[in-house]
Amino acid sequence: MDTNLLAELLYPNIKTLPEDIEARYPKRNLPEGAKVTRLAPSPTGFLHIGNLYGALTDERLAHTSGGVFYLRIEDTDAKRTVPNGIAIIIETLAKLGVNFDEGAVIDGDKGDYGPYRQSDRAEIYQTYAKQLIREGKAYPCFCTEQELEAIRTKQEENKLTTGYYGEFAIWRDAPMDKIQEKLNEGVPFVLRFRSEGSVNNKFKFNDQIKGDIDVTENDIDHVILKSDGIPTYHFAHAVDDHLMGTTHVVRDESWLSTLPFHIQLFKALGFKMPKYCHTAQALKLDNGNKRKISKRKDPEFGLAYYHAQGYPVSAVREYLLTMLNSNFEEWRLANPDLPLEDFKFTTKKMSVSGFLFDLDKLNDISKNVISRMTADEVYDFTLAWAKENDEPFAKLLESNREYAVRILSIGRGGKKPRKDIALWSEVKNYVSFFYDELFERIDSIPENFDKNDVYAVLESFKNSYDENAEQSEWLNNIKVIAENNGFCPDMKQYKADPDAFKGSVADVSMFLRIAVTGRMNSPDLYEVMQILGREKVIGRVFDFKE
RNA sequence: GGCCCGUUAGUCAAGUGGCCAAGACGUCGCCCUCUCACGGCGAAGGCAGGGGUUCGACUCCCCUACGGGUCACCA
Repeated sequence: MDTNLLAELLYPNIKTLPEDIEARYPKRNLPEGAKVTRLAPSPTGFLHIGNLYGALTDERLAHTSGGVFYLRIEDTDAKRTVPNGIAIIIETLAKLGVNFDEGAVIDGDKGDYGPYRQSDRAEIYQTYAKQLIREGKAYPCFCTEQELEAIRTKQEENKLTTGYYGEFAIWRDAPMDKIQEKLNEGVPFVLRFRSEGSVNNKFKFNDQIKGDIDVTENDIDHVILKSDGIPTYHFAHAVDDHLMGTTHVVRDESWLSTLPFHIQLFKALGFKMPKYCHTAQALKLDNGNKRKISKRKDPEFGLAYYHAQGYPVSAVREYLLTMLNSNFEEWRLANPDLPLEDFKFTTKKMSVSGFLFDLDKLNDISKNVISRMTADEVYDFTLAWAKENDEPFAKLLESNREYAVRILSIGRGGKKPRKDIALWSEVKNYVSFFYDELFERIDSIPENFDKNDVYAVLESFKNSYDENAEQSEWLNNIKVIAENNGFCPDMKQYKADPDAFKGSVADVSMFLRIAVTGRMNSPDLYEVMQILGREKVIGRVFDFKE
C-alpha cells in the first residue's frame, strides 16, 4: 500500500504540511508554571450550573497562575448550532464574572492562536489527517450507515463489544484498487484512525483531579474526519489543544471513557499531552436517584435562571467555589473581606464525586454576601436587576435614591448585620411598606386581643409620638403606653405571670407594627418610623382604626 | 452487557492506620430580644455491606451491593 498516494487521492487539495501549521503557532511566551486553559462549548447558547463549575475551574486555574484562559467554539456539528449561541454564552458568562483573555468573541476572534471556531479550521485538521494517512495511521472507510448498523446488531446479538474494530473493521486493510473503485464511484467516506491498541492492555493514567485511574487501551478505529471533511470532537481536541498551547484540559468526567483514544491520538500525532482535569458532575435528584443534569430536561439549572431570580454574581461565584475547593469555605470565614481572587485555587482540593445543587446553601451564601455590602451597593444592584425584570419598581427606586438607601441601611454594617435579603427580587417585598404604591396590609391583629384595647393603645401612641425622640426615649414611651393600658412593660415580669396583664410591651409593639407596616414582622420599628416620617406614621395608624 | 468513575449525616464536606469521625447549610430546642433578622449555646443525624492485612482500620487489599458515566460521521 502506497500511503503517500492514498493521501493524495483522498485529500488532493491539501497542500500544507504539519510543519507549515506548526510555524503559525509558536510556543506561548508565559512565565514558569502559567496554565493555559480553555472553555470549548458547542454553540447551543445554553449553559447550566455544571458548565459554570467547569468554566470557573478553567478560569481560576489560568488566572491564579498568570496564564491564559481562552474560548474555543466547537461548532463541528451543525445540529448543535443555535443562532446567537456564541453571543449568549459569552454574555452569560460575563455576567457571572467569567471573562476570557483570548479566543472567539461575538463577531470574530481575538488572539494569535486562532481561528477559534472549529468550522474555520478545516484545512488545519485535514493537513494533520493527511499526514496520518501518509504514515499509515489513518484510512478511509466507505461503510454506509446501514452497514454500520448491521455490524452493531450482529455484535449485540453475539454479546460482543460494539464498535468498528478487529474483524469488523472491514476497510482497515482494504486494498488500494477497492478504495480507488469507491472513490471513482464518488462514494463518500470518513477517515478512521488505525488503532494499534488492545483491550488486554491496561495502564495507569494520572488525572489532576481523580488521581491515578485505570485505563484500558482503545482498540476501536474511531472516525477522525467526517464525510464532510470536518473533524470529530476527538481529533479537533488533539489538534487544537496542541496548537493553541493548552496546558490543562478541564472537562466533565464523562470524557473519561474516550481518554484512551485521546492518548493514542496525541501519541500518533507526535503531540505532547496536556494535563487532564476531569471534573465531577452536577447531579439532580430525579425520582429518588441522582442523575447528570441535562440541557434538555432541566432548564431550571440554566444560568439565565439564576440571573433572572436575582442572585448576586458574587454569591453564585462564592457558592461554586465552595463546591469547587473544599477549603474555600474555611478560607472565606477567616477572610470575610478579601476578594475571592486572593484564594489559592487548586485541583488538589476538588471533589471526585458528583454533587447535588443545594439551593439552601446558595441562599445562605447569598445572604452573607449581601449583608457585607453597603446600602448603596445594594441599591445599585437591586436597581440594575429591576431595570431588567421589574420596570415599575425600578422607577420607584429611582424616584428617590436617598430614601431607598436609607431603607436599605437599616441593620446594615456593624458586627451583626441583618441577613434577610438573598435575592434582588426579594428587595421589593422587603421595602414595600415604605412606599405607598406598594403598601399592603398583610397581617392582622390576632383575634384574642380585645379591639378596644388595641384602639386604646393606638390612640395613646398617636397622642404621644415624638419623632424627635431618641430610640431609648421612644421605647420608654411605648412602655408607658403599655402600662397605661394594662399591658406589662417588662418582658421578664410578664413571663413570670402572664395572666396578670392584658399582654406585654411586645404586643403593644405588634399593634403598632401592624398598623404602620401592615405586617407582624419588620426591622426595628423605631428606625422604620424615622424613615417613614411623622405624617405617614400617624396617617397609617389613623387609617388602621378606620 | 463491556469498560470506567464513585459511595462519610437530608445536602456540601474534613479525614490520609491510633478520635469520642471536624466544619458549613438545613432541621429542632434554649438564650438574647418590642416582632423579625442577626448573634450565642445546644440537640438529632453518618463512615453502603462482607471478608481480609494489622496490636489497631473511614483510611490499605479483595468481593458484593448500590449510584453514576460511556459505548455515534454529538460534543
